[in-house]
Amino acid sequence: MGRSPCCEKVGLKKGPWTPEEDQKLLAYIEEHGHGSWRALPAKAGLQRRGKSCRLRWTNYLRPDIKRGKFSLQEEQTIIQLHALLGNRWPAIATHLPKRTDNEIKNYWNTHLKKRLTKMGIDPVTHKPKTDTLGSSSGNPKDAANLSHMAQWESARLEAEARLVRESKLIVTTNTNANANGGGAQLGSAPAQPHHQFIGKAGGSAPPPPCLDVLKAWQSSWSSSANKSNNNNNSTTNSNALMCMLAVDDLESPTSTLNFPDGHHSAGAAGFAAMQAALGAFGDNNNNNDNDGDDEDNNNNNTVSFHDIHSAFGCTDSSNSANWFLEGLIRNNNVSNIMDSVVTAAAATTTAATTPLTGLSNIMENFSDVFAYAPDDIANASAAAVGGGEGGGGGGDGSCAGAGASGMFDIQENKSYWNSILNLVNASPSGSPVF
DNA sequence: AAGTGAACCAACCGCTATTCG
DNA sequence: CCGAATAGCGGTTGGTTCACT
Repeated sequence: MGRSPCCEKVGLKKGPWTPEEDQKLLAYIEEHGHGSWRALPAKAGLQRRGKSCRLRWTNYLRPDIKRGKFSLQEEQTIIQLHALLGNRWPAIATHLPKRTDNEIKNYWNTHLKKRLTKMGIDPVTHKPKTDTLGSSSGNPKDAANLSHMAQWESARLEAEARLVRESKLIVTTNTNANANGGGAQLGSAPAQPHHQFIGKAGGSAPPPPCLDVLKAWQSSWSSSANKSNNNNNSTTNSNALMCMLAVDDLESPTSTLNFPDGHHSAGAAGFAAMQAALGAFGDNNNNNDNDGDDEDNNNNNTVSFHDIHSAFGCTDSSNSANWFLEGLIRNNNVSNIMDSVVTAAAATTTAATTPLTGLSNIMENFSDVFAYAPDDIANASAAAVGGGEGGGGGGDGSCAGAGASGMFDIQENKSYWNSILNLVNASPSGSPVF
């Protein structure tokens, strides 16, 4: 049995919208909200399909849409994110405030793709077609690195998009626009262009929606889609870990969050540890680590040291970031912290107006943990997204950020990105390249 | 001024995922 | 649990505008 005849095509208009139709749609939504798109056209007096109305609204009429020429910065962001994410326009759009996925997609197809092609860069792989540029000269390590970068950034963006949605649901007003790294992403037009989800309650600034963070994670990793993902490689685990990192400042070109107490990028380790304690990584494969040590011999559904270890790009067991992570897991301190986290989350579920009341204490606890080797972690994170300068200096530099032995070779990745961006920057719109 | 092709972009199509009764 | 309804997504189309001859 097919669907009911919901969309009689006879008598329904197609093609460009007229100003009168736009006005009708706008007026109806402003007064009633869109509710059911299916029922909307009749109620609004439009001879359109509901789907057409929805697209017109989401891609054109919505008040929080910026139209007009893309800036150079926006172009660079699109190119970078496309290299990481491919044609995942909604994910890319989360980093371009007020731009719709459709608009970005069109801009890519009609402008940026052609530019890259003319520059001799394959717009699909983002690599020089002649394999002569910079460090990406067919080195398999580049492909591996880029693949991992994509996994990390992909998961991070997905989580970020979820968090934005969650925040929209919970918080409806916020007159205290954050001045201290707090503040949620509010409504459909966040005042802050990028995420600022984590922080400790303090001062007069409103607390950020850490409960939202936790809820988003729980939602993500308990979803059927993730449970059913039985691929026998480390992708699942790496992505899961990256979602824990999603709220952290990865020093990516589009992310600007620092932990307010000064332990920059500390969230990465903190939330990896959180996830470790929760045992929710869904590590359903047995072959993550066959090197004979005890890193991943659990063969169950818990995250292993090896999982975190690998995701941070740390293979040198002597470096401090590794030591730090291993210590977290093996000393069981995190479990206690996580008990508090879960309890606090449950306790604040019904207290949407003060979501961080319980969690602020947890963040205090984490800040102690974060005191360890934050710069190594920052460096590893920076390497993971191939941008930024890798933390704020300091640290012992023995993790991936220093390019010593990590899965991510930061120098080569930076070379790769710089080569693309320099070409773009050096080619103004009117030049032959474009 | 007219013709032609390129460029642009809003809108549509078809499919998948998710929600809901 | 099932199936319909809905939402979301990526690819594509086609009408309009622009640039060139």
